[in-house]
Amino acid sequence: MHEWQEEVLAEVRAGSRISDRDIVDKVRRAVLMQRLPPGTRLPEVTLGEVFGVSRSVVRKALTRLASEHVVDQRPNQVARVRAPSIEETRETFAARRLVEGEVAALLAGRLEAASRDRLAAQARGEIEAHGRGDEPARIEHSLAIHHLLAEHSPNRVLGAMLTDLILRTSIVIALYKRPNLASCFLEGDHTALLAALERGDAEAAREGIRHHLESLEALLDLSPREASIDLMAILGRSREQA
Amino acid sequence: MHEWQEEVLAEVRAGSRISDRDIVDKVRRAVLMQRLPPGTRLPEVTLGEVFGVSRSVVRKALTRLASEHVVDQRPNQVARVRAPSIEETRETFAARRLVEGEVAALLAGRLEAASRDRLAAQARGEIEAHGRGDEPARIEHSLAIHHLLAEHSPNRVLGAMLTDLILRTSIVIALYKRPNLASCFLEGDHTALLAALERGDAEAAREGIRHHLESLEALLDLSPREASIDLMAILGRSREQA
DNA sequence: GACAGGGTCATTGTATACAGGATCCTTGCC
DNA sequence: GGCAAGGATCCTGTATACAATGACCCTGTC
Repeated sequence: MHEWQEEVLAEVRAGSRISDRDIVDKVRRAVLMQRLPPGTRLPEVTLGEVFGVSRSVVRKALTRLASEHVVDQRPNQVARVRAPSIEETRETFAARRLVEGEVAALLAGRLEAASRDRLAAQARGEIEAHGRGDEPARIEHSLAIHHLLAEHSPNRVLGAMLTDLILRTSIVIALYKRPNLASCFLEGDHTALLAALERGDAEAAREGIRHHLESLEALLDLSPREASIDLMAILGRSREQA
Repeated sequence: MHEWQEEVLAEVRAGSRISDRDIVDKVRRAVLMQRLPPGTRLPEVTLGEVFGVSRSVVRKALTRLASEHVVDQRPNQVARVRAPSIEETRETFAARRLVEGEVAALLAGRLEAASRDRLAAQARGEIEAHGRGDEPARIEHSLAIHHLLAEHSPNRVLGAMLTDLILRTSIVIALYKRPNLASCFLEGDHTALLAALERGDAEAAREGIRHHLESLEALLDLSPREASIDLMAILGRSREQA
């Protein structure tokens, strides 16, 4: 995790105060961006040095990351970046289809003008970013759309659950994306979904979500493999470099 | 929280080793049993004395309880037992209907003989406990049934989400139960559900869950009140006694 | 009597020290 | 060469000390 460590050090020197929340955000983001591959060891002292805080703060951050399923924290063992199995990936997608479908159905016809405009803007942004081949920007826009859905969910409990599921699916998408695939862009899905929401068609919105997430899952390589991931998670020192 | 404190002290002296997990379990249970009413202050030192450990352990436990939505932990403020609002209660029930309904549907026709027998035994136990007026035992059996569903969910992700939702609904049931109501027993619901699971009727199982949870919610007193709960949560020292 | 100001106390935030456990490497044996 | 036992090292678990923030109370004023 050395390169990442250096980058963070630079950022940290710039901004001054660091709290556990900052650490959670930075690590989560790093995992999402695959700067910290699955299995990476995250010793408390090392993280503390990176962020310039002591173990107390790091511990709290790691506990929170564990409850977000980003990190694996086992008694008396070094925390590691989690590597969800193929099975768990499928289950996460299924759960997200259920929850996000319901959220979309609840949201149909209830969108305020301001929210609708922000959604539309993100959808346009995604298309543009895809057009100019800017994949990171496209991902940002795509995530923003789904996060907006979660945020505006009339049912806040479901909304919070959706936020968690969006994070988890993003991680496994990064993990299992077919290497030759440049992008997970599904042309028109988001636009169609927004249209359904706008005209208040709850079932179309639910189906739109279901279809979108099924297509996304189909883009992944979830064929059973030599259990390399699992072995790596168990014996895995090969991936890290500290 | 003094009486509870003394009881725990006794238990703790008996058993020897106490870890953060034990604290989480004991506090969770105390909240569920309404030994610790909503709004109760939970200072770290006090809890530490009760369990005979230092603040480090208590802090970890409180963080976990906060992520389980049992406790409210805000920066620089004493952790308090959470008091979910009426709105959140409704949303929690809706979320649970969605998730548990899906779990039941997935489980229909897939129950192993052993699991089915354990479920049936708990259902019988619930009816018996209700018959002899033993409400705590009845609750235990009822909870056990739903926890078994969560545990055996073919989709583990949904199963974990369901576990969380069962806890949260149990808390709000205890909170909002009509005072004159002796029991939240719904005769036949569990038996009918098990029958649907057994004969592999996924939609009947889903509907069984939906109906069961709607009836349960209807037993609660969720009429809007003088915001007493909210005020209590905000200004509330009246409830605690440490 | 209500309200603003300031001081005190209670409680959390953070860092650090020490103890215990896990891992890793080395050594000695087969 | 492979493998088990032992020790060194790394890392986490826990307790404690100090800093800092927020809550509470008391006082003085209008």
